[in-house]
Amino acid sequence: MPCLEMLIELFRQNGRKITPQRRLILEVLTQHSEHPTAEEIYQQVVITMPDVSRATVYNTLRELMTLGGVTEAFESGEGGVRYETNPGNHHHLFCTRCYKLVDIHHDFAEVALSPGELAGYQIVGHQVTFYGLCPDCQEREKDEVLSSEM
Amino acid sequence: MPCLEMLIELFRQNGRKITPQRRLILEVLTQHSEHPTAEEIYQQVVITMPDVSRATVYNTLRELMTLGGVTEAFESGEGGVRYETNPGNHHHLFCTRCYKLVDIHHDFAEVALSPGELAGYQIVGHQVTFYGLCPDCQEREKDEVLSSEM
DNA sequence: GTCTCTGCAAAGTCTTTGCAATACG
DNA sequence: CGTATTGCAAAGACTTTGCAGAGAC
Repeated sequence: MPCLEMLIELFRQNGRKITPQRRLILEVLTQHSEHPTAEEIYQQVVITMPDVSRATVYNTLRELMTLGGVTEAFESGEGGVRYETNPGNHHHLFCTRCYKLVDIHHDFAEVALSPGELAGYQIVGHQVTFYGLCPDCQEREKDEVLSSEM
Repeated sequence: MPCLEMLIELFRQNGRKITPQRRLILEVLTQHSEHPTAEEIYQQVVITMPDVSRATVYNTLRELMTLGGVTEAFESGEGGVRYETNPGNHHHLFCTRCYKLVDIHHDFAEVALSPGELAGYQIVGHQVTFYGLCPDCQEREKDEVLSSEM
């Protein structure tokens, strides 16, 4: 659903121009299955278009944010803000050790607040994040326990 | 629950020393009802102890993180990472416009994933974040609509 | 042709580090 | 007393800005 055409349309409809740089940035963003940082997007972009500057990447991401095409996801750990398209109905599995962030597609329709708890907020969505150790980090923890016991 | 004594105990038990600076930083952190940024903690700290440096605040927060006494909450918007004590059972109400973050105390015990969805993760907790407009920002939006209609 | 966008480099934020002096336990 | 911690200033990481020239529509 976060297809390239939709994002391009979004730019067009808001009077923004579609430059090759922007198109490429959007492509990288939509094809990236993880949640890239600005720097990662930049690195990906310069492979095919070496003269693109970081400023352009940052500018484009910021434009996209104000247009609602991406959101900043979870920045915890290192490396700067991570971006994600399709802020729609999906949730996260977050490794507290290596900071990997994985999408879950599951409908938590039952999650809702009572009017009293809303404190007057007008809710537009919600997201559930599960914290834990990813399989790789579970292994690493085991190894550490073993070596510390020696 | 995130009382000062617990955090101090946490430092002690890990062989850390309790300096007046640290004590003050921990006090500010536990008494702060919102989710302060490092800078906000610093500003609060220098009121009573003007010679404390930012480095000390950052160092202490980092120590606390590795000891598990605080977590980085949601950084979305501006101003840097926000910290929070009691990462326990509570959830968030997040204003997408002014980035205010409010705690909700509600037990979403029904939120769980099937083994297949876990992808091998060992879950230790979960957090639900509701997105929307806080009452103040709803007002601001209304005002904008009115003025743009003229 | 107009007006936005780009690329560069410089500036701005936020955070970390190196090191000598200090002070906790 | 020994060792962790402090404060300072400088460095580092991430992001934004200013401006002249280029390019989309």
